[in-house]
Amino acid sequence: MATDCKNCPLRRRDLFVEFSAEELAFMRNFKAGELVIDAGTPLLMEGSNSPQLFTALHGMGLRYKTLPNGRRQVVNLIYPGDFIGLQAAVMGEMGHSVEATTRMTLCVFDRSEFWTFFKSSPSRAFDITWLAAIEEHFLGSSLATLGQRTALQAVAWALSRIFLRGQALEIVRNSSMPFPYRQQDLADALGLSLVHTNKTLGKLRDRQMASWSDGVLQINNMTKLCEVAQVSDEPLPRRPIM
Amino acid sequence: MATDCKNCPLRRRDLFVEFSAEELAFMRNFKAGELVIDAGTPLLMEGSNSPQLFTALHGMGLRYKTLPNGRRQVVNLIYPGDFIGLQAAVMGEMGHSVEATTRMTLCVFDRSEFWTFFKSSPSRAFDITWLAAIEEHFLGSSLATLGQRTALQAVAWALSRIFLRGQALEIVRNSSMPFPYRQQDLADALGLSLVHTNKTLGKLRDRQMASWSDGVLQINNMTKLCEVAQVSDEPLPRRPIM
DNA sequence: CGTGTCCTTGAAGCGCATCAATGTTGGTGG
DNA sequence: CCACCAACATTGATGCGCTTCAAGGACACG
Repeated sequence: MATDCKNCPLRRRDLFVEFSAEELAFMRNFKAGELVIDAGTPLLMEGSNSPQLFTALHGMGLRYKTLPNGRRQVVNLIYPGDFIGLQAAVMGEMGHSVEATTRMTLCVFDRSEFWTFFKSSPSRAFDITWLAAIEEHFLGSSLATLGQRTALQAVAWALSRIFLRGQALEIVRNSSMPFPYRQQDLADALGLSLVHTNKTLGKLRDRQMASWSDGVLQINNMTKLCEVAQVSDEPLPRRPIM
Repeated sequence: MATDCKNCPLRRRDLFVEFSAEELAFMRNFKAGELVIDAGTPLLMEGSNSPQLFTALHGMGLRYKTLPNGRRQVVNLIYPGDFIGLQAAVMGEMGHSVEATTRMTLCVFDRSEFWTFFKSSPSRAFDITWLAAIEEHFLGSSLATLGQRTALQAVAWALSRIFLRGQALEIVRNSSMPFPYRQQDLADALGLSLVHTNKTLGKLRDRQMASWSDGVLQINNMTKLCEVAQVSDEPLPRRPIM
């Protein structure tokens, strides 16, 4: 039933570096199965010590933290190809929760074998570190957004980052891509209120830069959007798949 | 002149896990030299492709990003024992700049040998990944602070995190520790204005929780501080030294 | 046809930024 | 030794960007 790594639909996308034959064999052996979860299902909980690791194959989700007072911070979005559970794998405890936004299918790995990555496949171990470094880079940029950008700049920044990822994943058609989140999710990611996020999205729509409704994000003027966001629009670096 | 890893002053501190004899030998071989830089000196620049990696031995510094409009986001602080340059090592480019706040002495490694970590010492490779995961965890918490905490909560959060690190580093005496930064640095870390940061520090001082002046941070009531910050006060996990 | 979820819009108020000025300290050169 | 200046901390006043409160509309679902 499960997809053979050899036929993994992700491998063909622009965003990802291709597997070597060696790596393919290694991962095939490492893969424990596949999991399908419905929209809204929690996958990992903050503080949990999951015995499993995942990589997203289809669907989208999000990572978030909850404060004692109930406020939620969305840490980032999960797209196909993302590796899930690194913190549990190395530290034994997740620093955030993970939840499916759409129905998702996930590739499942056994955490107990994680160490064999490092022992028997240095190149795969390096790839994991590479992913961790990219994530660190992204979180640093997010910090700069929450700390230093205005609401308009922040929303423009977020939409442009999302669209870049969409392009790399080749899910953009006619400058539109599926984007199945709620405005509340974006608000919680940017530290803004829902109301203000809504009004800010309206501004970007009025200015003919980007419009997002009914789960579809359309970018009309990427150049202007990135200009407002004070960010470059160069494509994302290729990343390994785990 | 350079400190022998065997006598590394960091190894004795609570915060760090001790080297195995093997690791000691390995790191000794890997270490290329020592570097001393004055306060205010830039060490790495955002976007640069540094041929060298470092770990801080003495002194403190900070990592920051600069936006095109000139605003600065401090990503985090650098304490003794911190590894510097991971992003350059794996991605070939730093996502932030690094600068010394006090005079610093750094352990220098050669980036070109980084790959041998993964090939010949799986446990050291794992440690690097562990550090990356901890960093990711911390940045997630920072994000939650900027996004979801008020100025008072944010400053309380920052001071409590700093003090926890100070305790683990064993530089706390009489509930005070050296903290040689400017208020502007803290403001830029929390996305607040200098003025408001100053006033907020005043509130915490008035409420007998924490006071910071003349480069010394004193915590009078850690429990209350953490309560305001909505964060736990449990000690930090031990971390490896690179 | 009621109920729940999400998006939208208006109105009021506060937390914070910004502006401005003064104080303090340490360094530097005449 | 003092005049001067630069860097940083402090404090008051003003105003705006945002949050919060509130209400209504659109759509899906049982």
